Amino acid sequence: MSSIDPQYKPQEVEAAAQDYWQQNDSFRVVEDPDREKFYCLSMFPYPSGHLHMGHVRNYTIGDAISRYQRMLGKNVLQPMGWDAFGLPAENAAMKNKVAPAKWTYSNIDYMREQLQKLGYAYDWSREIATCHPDYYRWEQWFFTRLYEKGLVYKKEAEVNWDPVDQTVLANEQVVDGRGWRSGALVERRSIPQWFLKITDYAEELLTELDKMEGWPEKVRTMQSNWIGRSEGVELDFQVAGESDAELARLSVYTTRPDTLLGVSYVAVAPQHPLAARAAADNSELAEFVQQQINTKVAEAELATMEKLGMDTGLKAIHPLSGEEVPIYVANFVLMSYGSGAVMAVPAHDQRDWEFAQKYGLPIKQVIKPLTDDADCDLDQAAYTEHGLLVNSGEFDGLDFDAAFNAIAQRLEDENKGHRKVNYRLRDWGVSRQRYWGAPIPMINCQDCGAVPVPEEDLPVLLPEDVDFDASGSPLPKMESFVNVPCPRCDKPAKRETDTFDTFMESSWYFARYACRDQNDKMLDERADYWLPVDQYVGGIEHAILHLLYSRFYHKVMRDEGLVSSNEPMTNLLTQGMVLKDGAKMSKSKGNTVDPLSLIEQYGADTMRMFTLFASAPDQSLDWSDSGVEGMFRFLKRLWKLAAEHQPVTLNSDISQLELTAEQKKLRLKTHQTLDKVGDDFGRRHAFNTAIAATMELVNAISDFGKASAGNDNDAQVVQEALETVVLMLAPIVPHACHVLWQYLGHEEAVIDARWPEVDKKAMQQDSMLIVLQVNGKLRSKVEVPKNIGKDELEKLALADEAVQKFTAEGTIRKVIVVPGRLVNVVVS
RNA sequence: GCCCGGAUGGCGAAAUUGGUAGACGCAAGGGACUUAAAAUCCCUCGGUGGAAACACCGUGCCGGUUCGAUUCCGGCUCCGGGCACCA
Repeated sequence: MSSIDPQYKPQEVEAAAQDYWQQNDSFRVVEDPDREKFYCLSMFPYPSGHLHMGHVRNYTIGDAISRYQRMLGKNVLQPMGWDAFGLPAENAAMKNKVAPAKWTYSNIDYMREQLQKLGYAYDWSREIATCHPDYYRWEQWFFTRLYEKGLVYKKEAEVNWDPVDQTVLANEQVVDGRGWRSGALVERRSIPQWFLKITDYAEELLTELDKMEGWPEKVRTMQSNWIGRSEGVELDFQVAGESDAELARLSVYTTRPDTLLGVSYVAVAPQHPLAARAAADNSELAEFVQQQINTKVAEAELATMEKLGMDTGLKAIHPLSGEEVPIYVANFVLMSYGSGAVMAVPAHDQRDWEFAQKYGLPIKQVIKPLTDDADCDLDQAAYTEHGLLVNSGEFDGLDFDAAFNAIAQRLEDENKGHRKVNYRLRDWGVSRQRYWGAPIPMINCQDCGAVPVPEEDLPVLLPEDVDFDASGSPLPKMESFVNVPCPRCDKPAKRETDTFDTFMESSWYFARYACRDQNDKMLDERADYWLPVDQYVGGIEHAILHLLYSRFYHKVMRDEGLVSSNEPMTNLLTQGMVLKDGAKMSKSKGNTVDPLSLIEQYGADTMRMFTLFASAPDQSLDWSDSGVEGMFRFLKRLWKLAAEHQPVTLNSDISQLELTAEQKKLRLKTHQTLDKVGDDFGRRHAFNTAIAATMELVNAISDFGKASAGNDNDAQVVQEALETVVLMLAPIVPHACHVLWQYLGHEEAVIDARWPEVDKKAMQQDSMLIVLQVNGKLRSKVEVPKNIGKDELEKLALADEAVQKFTAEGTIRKVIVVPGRLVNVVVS
């Protein structure tokens, strides 16, 4: 007789399961070309100090998918690591007087322990910390490769400058235009920085999106919009009376060349060279330009601020009409997009229209609607639809396409412009004026210019024993770090003191997990065994930047011969946020829940189950303490149900047994549930409904036990149902299932068990429920034989008493029969 | 401001391809067990009317398509994510 403590004690259960996994090295995985591989990856955490519920949710989803795929017999890799460079370590260093490295490594130790308590099936032998030189040395090496390839360049770019603390600020460190510590008004300052040419890959990054069916449509749409491909014309206005040839050619880009004859002014960004030229002898303009330059470097700020402009006094000569139009400086023109100048057509662009209204500039209609009844009142708003050209001389009467081509052709013939594909996507600036990051492996020599650090001198080690204060990165002050001989000419030179954007580390970690012990190269053939990632799981907030940079990096690694796939991740699951009382869980709101105290109270299994049950993975999740309580109750009930059942060996011919109607009903429920749960796990990742269905089955087992009169085969069908429940829950509550599986009589551990097969025979039914409607409203339900004919069904419906009540008064117009579902009688 | 989502009982949610709205769970109320409490078990549980049978209304708001709309289309409102130096 087998027995088990009828009381569910999660602490004992979880310790036993975790001991077993550790002793058997259950999650260690090796490459095996003979087995189908499955690489399941969750976004690695920033080691902030402790896990929050967002992590628990992310990693529970990933773990459930990994364990399910393993049950399908696949060779599953599920690694974990640390996105360990970043700003919070510097803030902690200032606050607590502890070096960022020390703080980070101790956080990692603590958080690793938390993850282990949650029972995630990670292969810890592959653990990565991006702040470790073994990791970032290859990133430095790769950067020098890209430099040689011409994918790296240096240019001036703006940063937020705190004039009091004398340091560069991140956008989040600028609050209401002021430095968060000093309170000083922040300035925009241009400094030389390194860029990666992601725009060289814009076209491929865009077109590949169409094929990425494993990614959510919304993420593909967001990336597509971010890349922002547009077709238009780049054309030049001449600046009247300007002698400097460079400045005299004012280049603009437009997607609406059909409106060219409607241009009534040209606007340039405050940073544009022409603005500086005009400001040189106009103090009022100089002040305006200076004012506009000093705002935070964030697009949202620029877009929401009041649209302001000022006439430069300069005139631009229209390339076709030869007319002179004023040149304005406008704060809404972005220097970083296109050429930093736009042509303005107030009649056909709403923003231009509003600007023209404000500054009394002419509004000249050159497009009329295709139909007369269309809404077009230029006194009220711009007319922005495509239409037919008017007031455009020889181009009058042309539609959008014809006008686009004719005007583009004319500009090309006269050498004043050309058709151009433009992208909203900008090159990736990777320089950060911060300490806690991977040093950029470049050396600046007065004679040789920027020289990459030679391979044999890599890695450029980040000094870890530093004092940190508010005055920014200590690197430029460290002479031993800065002063080096030039690798090319050996003369004294200066090392680059900027570090990499932390997105550099997170853009390739997925590949390094495959071969993190490889000390001779960045990646080896194991990367190609595991990549692409079969399932990536992480927050929706990474939909654009991290995921786009990773795709770019992967393609560059491919072109360097390091991997052979085109895309890094085949399937993507973007999990929703964790809320409490309707607000995002965050320290600042004070509504956080500590995972560790919940583990102590209920066990990891209860918490895992609740995070999966409370909502669908891609929806937001509202935390509820009493909901957690409910999951705990369910596990206790399941435990008791199993303990009260005396395990038997399952008859392999169970489908051949003579069963009572009740027994058949339980088998039907067992296999219906298995069928649904398999689909929920594998295709939909709908763990919430999978758990709900499993709960229904557990309720059915419980009801069966109460109703049973005691039959020889009772133990068989209950054994089958319980085994199915344990296997279905194993990916979600692995500890409890580990012990229950043993109790049910299995020698092999549930971690090595296979996903069970649905018994089609048990699913067979000879009748079905049909819904009867009148005018689309439910009036009755009937149980009918499975093979009933359409005509017969219709007859049955019309004869139904409840249906007749509603058809008697009117005339039957139509009867719609949906086989297997419903009959709808249309009456009027 | 721009791009992308979301909105369903008292609460979290489900309804997978246009076909039974509210599965599953929480909370609440009633009952059983108990000296009592906890735990457990049973019943009720969208709104209105009704003793009940049942009827009508109901998926953020306004309109449309359809035999039939939570689901599709058009127009809004509110909430959330991203906007390139938070990760």
